[in-house]
Amino acid sequence: MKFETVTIKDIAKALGLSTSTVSRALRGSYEISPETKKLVLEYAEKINYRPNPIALSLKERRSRSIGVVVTEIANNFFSQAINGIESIAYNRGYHVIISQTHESFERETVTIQHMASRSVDGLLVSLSNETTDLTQLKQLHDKGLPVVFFDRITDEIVTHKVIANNFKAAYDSTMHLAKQGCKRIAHVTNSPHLSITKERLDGYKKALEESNIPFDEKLVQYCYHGGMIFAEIEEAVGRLLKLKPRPDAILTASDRITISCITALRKEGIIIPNDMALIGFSNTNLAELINPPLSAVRQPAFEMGQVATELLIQIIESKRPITEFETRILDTELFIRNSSQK
Amino acid sequence: MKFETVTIKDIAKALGLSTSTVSRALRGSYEISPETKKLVLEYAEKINYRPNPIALSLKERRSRSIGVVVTEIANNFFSQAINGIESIAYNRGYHVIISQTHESFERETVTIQHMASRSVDGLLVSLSNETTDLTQLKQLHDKGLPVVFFDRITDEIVTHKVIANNFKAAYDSTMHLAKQGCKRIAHVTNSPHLSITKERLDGYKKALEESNIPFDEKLVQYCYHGGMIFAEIEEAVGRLLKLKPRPDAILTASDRITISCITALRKEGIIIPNDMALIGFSNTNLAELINPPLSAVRQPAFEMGQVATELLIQIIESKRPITEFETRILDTELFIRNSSQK
DNA sequence: ATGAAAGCGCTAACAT
DNA sequence: ATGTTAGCGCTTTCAT
Repeated sequence: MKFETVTIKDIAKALGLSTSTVSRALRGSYEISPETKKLVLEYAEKINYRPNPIALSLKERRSRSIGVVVTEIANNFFSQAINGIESIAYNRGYHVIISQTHESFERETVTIQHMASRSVDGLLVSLSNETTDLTQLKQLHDKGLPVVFFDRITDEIVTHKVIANNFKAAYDSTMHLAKQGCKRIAHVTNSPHLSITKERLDGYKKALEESNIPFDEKLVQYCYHGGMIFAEIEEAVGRLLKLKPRPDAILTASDRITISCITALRKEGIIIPNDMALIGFSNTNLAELINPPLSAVRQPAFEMGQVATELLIQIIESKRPITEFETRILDTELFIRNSSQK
Repeated sequence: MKFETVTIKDIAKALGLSTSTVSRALRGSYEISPETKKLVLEYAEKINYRPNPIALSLKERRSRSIGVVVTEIANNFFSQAINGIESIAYNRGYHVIISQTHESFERETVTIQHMASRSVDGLLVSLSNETTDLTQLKQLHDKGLPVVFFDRITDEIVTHKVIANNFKAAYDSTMHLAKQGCKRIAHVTNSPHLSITKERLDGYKKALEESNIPFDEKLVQYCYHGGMIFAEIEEAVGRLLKLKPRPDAILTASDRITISCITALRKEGIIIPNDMALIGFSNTNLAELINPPLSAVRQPAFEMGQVATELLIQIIESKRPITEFETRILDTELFIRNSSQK
């Protein structure tokens, strides 16, 4: 089964011209006579000619496509970020190729390799929960592949980065809980090597300190699979509930973690917010409909995607190597609803 | 900024061989001596050679990628379907390129054109809410571009199709509502030209008939933007609430419509399920957490994606044109929760 | 067992 | 203003 196709050659043959003349006419070159141009354009239109992007890529040594590496698209934060990425990319004439790691380092490695072998002009990366080894990305970046990190970034590669103000988000949320009178505020979060984990943990600690609440290591539960496995969250919640005194609030660090925590708490018969106040990082549009309505930190996912894409295209299209890089920090929004109201 | 790269030529030069020998050695051709093979393979490994997929595509006149056209990825049904698509595609060595229509016919046209211009080997399509004109797709299909439809299909193109059993899903849901004693069951659904709309409407009507409830045109509200615009749903709900007698139940036809309906009903102070029972087509994993827990029809999105991809790859890889096509119908699941319990 | 050459579709330097 | 040619990276006949 093959797909018939019209090439420049066909046009040239039909019109008794050379392929280069046709090519030039098609791109409106000034050295082609108006009559020839008209002839070619009309014939091309008539037979519905479309340039072959693959041949173009080979020639120009660029594909006008950018690769996006995220955990999963079935996730409010990432799907919104991808919408932001697309909104910019398509306007600038770039295709977007999405691939998912499902929080697996191995899948991340394979997919990056695949994309990098010259099929993309640049990469937009949000690291997986498992990733600690950045050798591969570092090598590709050193070889000249433009890379921009967003959300889950790394110190090991010097390039543009885009993040939410996780420190402030965690700080504000924790402060809110403290002001509600919570004394034992737990934090269920991603794996400790993720940048967002550190940023949020720091904000959380700062708020505790300012509220004169001692930091307790046991109140922080790390989830190495980022909530991809429900049992992981269930166990984390189980450990928290066994503590004496038991925590009276939880700050959860991602959509999946938030939802799983609520589910786990319900299974244990814990009432939110009475037994346990809760604020979650979540970009769901169902926060209002949940019982009780979910207090949530909403990240500017769409804007993060947009900014990251602009920065990436800037690198891709720059004539000379870029040496000055920036880390953009975008503000989050805290929506207080019933789940955190004691 | 360009990306340095290693080609077969580099290997050939370094080893004093011809490019064809290197090419053959790399692909393990039997006509190359074991020593040469070893030499080439080791050197290739050492300098981290990766074949250029673009050059390959040009040569083989195929890209080993398939295009997916959906409404949006920030949608439980579609993101799950895409996971199914990927799970098959990657195993079979295909890239997946995703693009969104956001329910716009124009965006659908542009994106299909882009993908079709030989950058994809086949298309997996779920039509937009606005689409009535299938000329473009028909032309591409006639020219030999393999296309498989899923979920939102069309009669106008003869090919493989994969759908959920929408008739049965709507029938069962409506029957359940009728058995709860509901007498005035409304249906808020997508635009009338969508295949899923017709299938669901038929199931709904059949159930009414069997329950001896007269069909009332005014109880069916069509949403031409499929819920992409909240006001559309709000107005539909408003019209329903003005009817006398007022409906006592609603069957909603998609994730967005369901969520928006619940939101609109709340704004009007309507209590679910007491004032209004509700069952929604939805693949959200938050159904349990919503207040009240949402009775939902869950579509086998992941499996639908898998089946559609298998069928597409079958067409792509078939030596001879396929003439026998099938429409696979997959069963849905109905989860009864509180929102439909009178 | 290895190499030379052509060709996939397109563009651009270099003729004319 | 138009044509000829080479080349992007790779595979594959056709020689040798």
